[in-house]
Amino acid sequence: MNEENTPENKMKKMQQDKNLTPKQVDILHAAIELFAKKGYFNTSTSEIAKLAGVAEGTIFRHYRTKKELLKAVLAPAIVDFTATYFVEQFIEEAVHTSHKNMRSFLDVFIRNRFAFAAENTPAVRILLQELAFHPDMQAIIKHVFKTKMYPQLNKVLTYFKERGELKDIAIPDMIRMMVPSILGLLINRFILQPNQEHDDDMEIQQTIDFIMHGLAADR
Amino acid sequence: MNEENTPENKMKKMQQDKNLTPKQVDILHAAIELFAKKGYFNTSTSEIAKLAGVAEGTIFRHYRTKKELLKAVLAPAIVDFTATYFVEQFIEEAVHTSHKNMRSFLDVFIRNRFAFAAENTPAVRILLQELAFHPDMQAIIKHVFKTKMYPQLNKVLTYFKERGELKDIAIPDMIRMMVPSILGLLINRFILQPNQEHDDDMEIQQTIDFIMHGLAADR
Amino acid sequence: MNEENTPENKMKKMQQDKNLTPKQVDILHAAIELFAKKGYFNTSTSEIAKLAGVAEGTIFRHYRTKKELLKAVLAPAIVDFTATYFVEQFIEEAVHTSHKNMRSFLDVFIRNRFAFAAENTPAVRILLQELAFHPDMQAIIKHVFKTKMYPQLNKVLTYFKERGELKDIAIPDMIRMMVPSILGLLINRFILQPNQEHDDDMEIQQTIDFIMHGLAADR
Amino acid sequence: MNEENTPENKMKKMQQDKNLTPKQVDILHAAIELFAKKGYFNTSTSEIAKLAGVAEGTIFRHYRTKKELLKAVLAPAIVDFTATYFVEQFIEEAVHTSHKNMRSFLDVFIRNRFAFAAENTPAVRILLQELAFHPDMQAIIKHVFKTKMYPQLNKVLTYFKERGELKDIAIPDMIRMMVPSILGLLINRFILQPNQEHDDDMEIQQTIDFIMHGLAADR
DNA sequence: AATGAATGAGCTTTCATTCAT
DNA sequence: GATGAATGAAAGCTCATTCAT
Repeated sequence: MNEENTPENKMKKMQQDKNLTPKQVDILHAAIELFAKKGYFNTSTSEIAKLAGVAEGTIFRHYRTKKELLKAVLAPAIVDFTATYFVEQFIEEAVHTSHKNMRSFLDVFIRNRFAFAAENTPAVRILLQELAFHPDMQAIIKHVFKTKMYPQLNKVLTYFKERGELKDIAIPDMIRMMVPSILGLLINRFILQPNQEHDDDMEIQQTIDFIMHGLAADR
Repeated sequence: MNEENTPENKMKKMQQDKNLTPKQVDILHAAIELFAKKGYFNTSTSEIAKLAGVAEGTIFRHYRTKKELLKAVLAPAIVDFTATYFVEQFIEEAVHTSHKNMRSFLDVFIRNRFAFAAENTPAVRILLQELAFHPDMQAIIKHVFKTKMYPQLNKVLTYFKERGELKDIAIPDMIRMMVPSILGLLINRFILQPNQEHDDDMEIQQTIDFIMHGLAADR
Repeated sequence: MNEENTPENKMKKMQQDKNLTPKQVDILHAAIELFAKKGYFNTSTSEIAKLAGVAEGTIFRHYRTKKELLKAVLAPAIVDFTATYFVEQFIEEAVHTSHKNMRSFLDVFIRNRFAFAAENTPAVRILLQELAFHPDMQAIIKHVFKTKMYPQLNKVLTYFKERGELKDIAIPDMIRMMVPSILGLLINRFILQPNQEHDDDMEIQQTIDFIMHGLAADR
Repeated sequence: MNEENTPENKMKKMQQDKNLTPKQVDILHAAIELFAKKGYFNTSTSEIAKLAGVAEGTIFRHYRTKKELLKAVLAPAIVDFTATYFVEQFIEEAVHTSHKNMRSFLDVFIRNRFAFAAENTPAVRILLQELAFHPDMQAIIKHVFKTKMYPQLNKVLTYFKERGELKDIAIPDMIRMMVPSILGLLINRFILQPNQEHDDDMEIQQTIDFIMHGLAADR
């Protein structure tokens, strides 16, 4: 009862649940599948139990509430989707390598997020769908974004801006432009039109071009 | 049972509910407010009835199911947000006016959608939140987009592309880039950070600039 | 949300629930019967519904929780068993009537409580059984006792003590002696041995004698 | 299945659980504490296990059901509270000692029960609370009272009645008066107002006086 | 048209008990 | 003997929907 209830602590709680029993893994798999397909509120715990092949009580032995199960499902997605540990490394390299530039950063960054979305499509789908209804999870994601991803993006964008590669726009405004473009790519590719054929390399290149130069023809 | 169940017909159904009684208006207002605040699944019909000041039974006299009430709430938003009747007019003017250009189109278009989002924020919020869980409404919105908005955008973009103002990219790809940028502006402005102060003119100009020229500095 | 949560207010809430629908009466009857026979925790809401001949949901339409149903069942017992409005009148009469004495008071008082217990045996049984487990109801009963019954007993006992009919013992101590004797009579008669034959008049007289003179033989 | 299910046999069962292992002692202690604080139905076996520092399964190794655990907890209280072995000895002494009288008996008797209640408050509390809901335990306690305590009280009261110290009232009626007075003292002291300061000697004397002479002033 | 009491299926959650290790 | 994961029946409660008034 004495623990602080900060987003920081909530995150720790989320992560420490390793050492999963086999049944727990089954439950998580079933929950991900059903939450992604039908949404959190449309999925009953009894359905999850049935699909996981466990008794309903077993779910509640591991996750005290249905909501906690949702958090367990989303925790990795939240952490991994917003917190990118590779950027640190990238910027260091960039400083010491003459041909590293903004394009090259975007290429690495987008392909990395693309790969993550490809591997975690169901979790990402749940995250996008449910975020609106769970203020506590909104708080967590905002926190993680602000403390993990924003500082890194800030460092990179500042670096390239100082080198004259980017317009003289405030960093937050730059991020406000970039993020929807990248998310738009991922959402279209994995959520809205997952079954349509995609030329992924082309779409990624297009997105990078768009972020760098927009749609206008060179005069 | 004889009616075809095409998106076309569904749309007609949605719209024909005009001639609303005062109680119906109260119900719709209450539903919009609560769906937007708490989400469809977290809102009970009894809450709606209480806020609307009617008996619970009255809701079901006008809308046979809760879902139908949702559709009644969203129908105008779907129609008006995706179907823009002004474009036709714009393109005609553009053809006969020498100084109409892509920037000018984007300015009119974005400001028009911006005004709509400002006036219909709750409905737009509901639309974004619930779309994921109601496949039939997804079908409707896809249909409306394809038949109403896409052809108009296509016409405009083709026009400016032929005039050499736009890069030589396929129209669908262009739309795939533009839409997230515009939606990003609106979502950030009205959904994610509605209470923060915004310099709307500046943000709109920035968005137009971004769509036209991206983030890269002029060399 | 704004109402104070004093025992006083809780009592008001309890009482104002008049104008009961027929189903509500059925529910209360069924609840009294089952709570008295098997105890609150051993009685399920579905059992109550079945015995009352209503759907389970109907119970919760009238009483938001099972606990509130318990309170509705006990409210009258609490109010009427502890708060005796006749005492006021008795003391007034006593002052103006030379032959009113302590015995006469006890006779009226005990017979009155006896009649109440006879008419409300199930509720009294529930009250005695459940009091231990519901601190909020303990608070209510303590409050009612202190504000309603104690002042009246105090007045009466002080009156007779001053007239030299009672020993020179502190009033609270007197009450501590009297109450178990009277409760003992009632509990034995209606709870412990309800089916055995009882000579009620004799037992009441014996109890009065005991309270007045104890068990010792006149020397 | 061949054993008779008499109260007699049940008592034997209750008592034979001696030679307790350390874990068993821990379980009993935990159960007493929790049953007393929250009641039998509000205490889960997992809580008991946690407080006792054992696994949940361990409880059921020693006590086949939760109810049996309750019986194991209450058995000593039932036996020791109702069966008083000292009376036998008292009456023998009394017969041969001229100054032993009813007051002196009450003094020894009440102080003895008082000491027991002081040392076993939690068990006594559980006994009072749960008795109502477990008919089989009621049967046991009635049996023990009738076979152990009643005969002894009967012997003592008859003795003093024959010596002219007590009124000419039937022994059962005498017991019906005395018991609530003594229980009232103990319940008030240890259950209802355990934290308030008490002048125990004074209260015991008052109770003895009350049982002997009641509340009326000497003429 | 409007009401709101009544419904009952379905929900999340609890918990005494079992059993493989 | 001891463990604790697993069970599944049953609990309290919610809520969209119906229908007599």
